[in-house]
Amino acid sequence: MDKQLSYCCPPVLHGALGKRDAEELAATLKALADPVRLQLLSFIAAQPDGEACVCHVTGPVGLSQPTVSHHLKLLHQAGLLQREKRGAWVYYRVIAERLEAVRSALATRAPRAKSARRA
Amino acid sequence: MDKQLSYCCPPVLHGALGKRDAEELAATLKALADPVRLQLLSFIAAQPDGEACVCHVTGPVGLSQPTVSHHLKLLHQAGLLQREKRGAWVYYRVIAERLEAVRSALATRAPRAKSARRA
DNA sequence: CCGAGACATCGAAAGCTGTCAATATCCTTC
DNA sequence: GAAGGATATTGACAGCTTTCGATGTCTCGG
Repeated sequence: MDKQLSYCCPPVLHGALGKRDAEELAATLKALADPVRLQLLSFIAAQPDGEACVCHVTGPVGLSQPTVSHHLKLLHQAGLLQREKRGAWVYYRVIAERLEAVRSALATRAPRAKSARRA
Repeated sequence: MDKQLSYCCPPVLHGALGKRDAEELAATLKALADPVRLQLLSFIAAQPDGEACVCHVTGPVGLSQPTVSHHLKLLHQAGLLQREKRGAWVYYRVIAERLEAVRSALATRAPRAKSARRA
């Protein structure tokens, strides 16, 4: 399940995707494709320190602690959240490179002969 | 369900996402989060003309015609595929702007400077 | 060592999803 | 207009997801 952090799959629109690649990208997208998990991601990323512990996010999403824990686990397994235990608390942090990898995989073929605006 | 083509939601990582926005982005991501649908998208986009009819894609994905039709419908409803009927055939084409909108929504604290094309 | 708090796991219920065969609908051709 | 082919819809079924309450595990403070 854990491949390279900054790699996900070949871009979707640069040629027919193989079954294996499609499954892998779909797995990551599936982790993202839930409103609660999107809220969790954005909430964590919006914190001043870019991190949050479970007790901190349970309130905002309005779900039970086991349910939030479950969603965080899925995001962690998808490589989108970093998990760090500090004492009795567990802090989660968004792994930006992973999200960037997903974005790259969804990149549209260069629309025109424009300048690539990559840095 | 059908909002503007080139808009999807506020970016995930630019602040805590509202419930409504999260649900909307999740709905689009859910359409993408399936290996068969990713293959369909990439296959269609990889065609010389950038389009394909149903009979053309049924073989490559190896599923029954109704199943493929079902997936294409979901992608169409999510605004990711354009549907055009020509005679007895139906041609699908990837809506690149929509995919770009999803990418923007997943942007990591990216440089804004994009024009909001909303009225 | 004990109690309390934070988080994870388990087990179960309700709902959603992907798939197919059968069937309906629409278009072309004869 | 009848036949045949291309898509869409329907109905059904298996499997997965989301959610919760109950419970387990770990850590800190005393």
